[in-house]
Amino acid sequence: MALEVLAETPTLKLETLTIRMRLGLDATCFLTLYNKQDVRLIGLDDAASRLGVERRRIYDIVNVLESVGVLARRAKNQYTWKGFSAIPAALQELKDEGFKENPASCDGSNDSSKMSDDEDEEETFPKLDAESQNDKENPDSTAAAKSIKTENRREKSLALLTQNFVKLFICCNFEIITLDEAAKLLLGNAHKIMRTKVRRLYDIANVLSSMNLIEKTHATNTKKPAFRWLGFGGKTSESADTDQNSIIKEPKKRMFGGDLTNIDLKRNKVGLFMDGQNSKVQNEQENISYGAQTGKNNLEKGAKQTTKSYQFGPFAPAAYVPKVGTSENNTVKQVHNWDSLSQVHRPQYQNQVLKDLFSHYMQAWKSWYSEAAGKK
DNA sequence: TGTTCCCGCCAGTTA
DNA sequence: TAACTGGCGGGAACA
Repeated sequence: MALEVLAETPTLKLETLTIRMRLGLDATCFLTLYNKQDVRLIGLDDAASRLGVERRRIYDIVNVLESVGVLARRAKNQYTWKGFSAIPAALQELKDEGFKENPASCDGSNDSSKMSDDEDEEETFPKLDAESQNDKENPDSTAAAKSIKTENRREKSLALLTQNFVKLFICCNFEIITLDEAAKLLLGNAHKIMRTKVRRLYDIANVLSSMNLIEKTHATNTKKPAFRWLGFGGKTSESADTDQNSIIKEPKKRMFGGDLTNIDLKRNKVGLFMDGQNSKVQNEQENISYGAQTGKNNLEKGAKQTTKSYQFGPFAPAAYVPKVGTSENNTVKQVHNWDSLSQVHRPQYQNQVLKDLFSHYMQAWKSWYSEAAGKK
């Protein structure tokens, strides 16, 4: 399970647990929650309430997961969990489908920049936005128009966009692609469509990232943000995990301090963090911040924290890293300090999965720390 | 100024 | 007809 995976990686910094992209985090939590042997059916309401997220966001996640075979729609409001083991078959299916649609395939194995600015470039897959074309057909027929509208809607769906995005990697051998390149290839160059679809591609990429199917990187030439295909059981540059569970990845962070999931800062509805207690310990630790500072008055401040003020999780600052040669007594004391620190700074997640993640992580870190200190 | 993506409106679909 | 579904784009946060 993902919790154990996290527990086995105590060197993971706390910020990776607390600062990240919301949708990616939601997807991670979703996968963590349901990636269990006894899970067969998933209710959307259940998922939304257990994750403490809006139903709307669950739709985004399940659409992407369904596209790569992890879920299958069973009925209204209900999905069947197929699990990560279904991914290879789904990818193979997409690959076959891709080659069937476009037998000539395409070659993205080279530098993706070669097509980045070419306005006349033909799209690799048929444009998803068929509206303009379809609108010209049978304008008088209501039934036809309705069916065309339905078809348009389907064609614009997040699920189909996900599949075509994945096809760019598995059929076209793109190793790295920027989202605007992907949008151009999939949707053509119309500016308005591009803008909208790139937003959707961000959503998709966040979910795929959280599954470790892709990872965020930079285009080699332009240094623009891009995504690299890792594939099923793919390895990030940082991780060598082979366990299937490791496919649940900590999404990369969006770098602003206060935007924690389920935590009410500006936009969110749920209230949060700490109540200003234990000010003594806090004063000692005032240079350690992850998201919010103590007290109601500081909430806004916390919300406005920048990546500059957001420096460390509670694990990093040198002042609190034990010096080599520290006595065992001190070590125990340190662990206790960490313990109290973790209590003081413990984020007040509404989301049960996050609470569990945090607890497991803290537990793992403490035992790792004791063990490591004991060896010295 | 560009990038990233949260958020929720609202139209289409389904039961 | 109510509830579900999800496309879409405004705009905030950040680089």
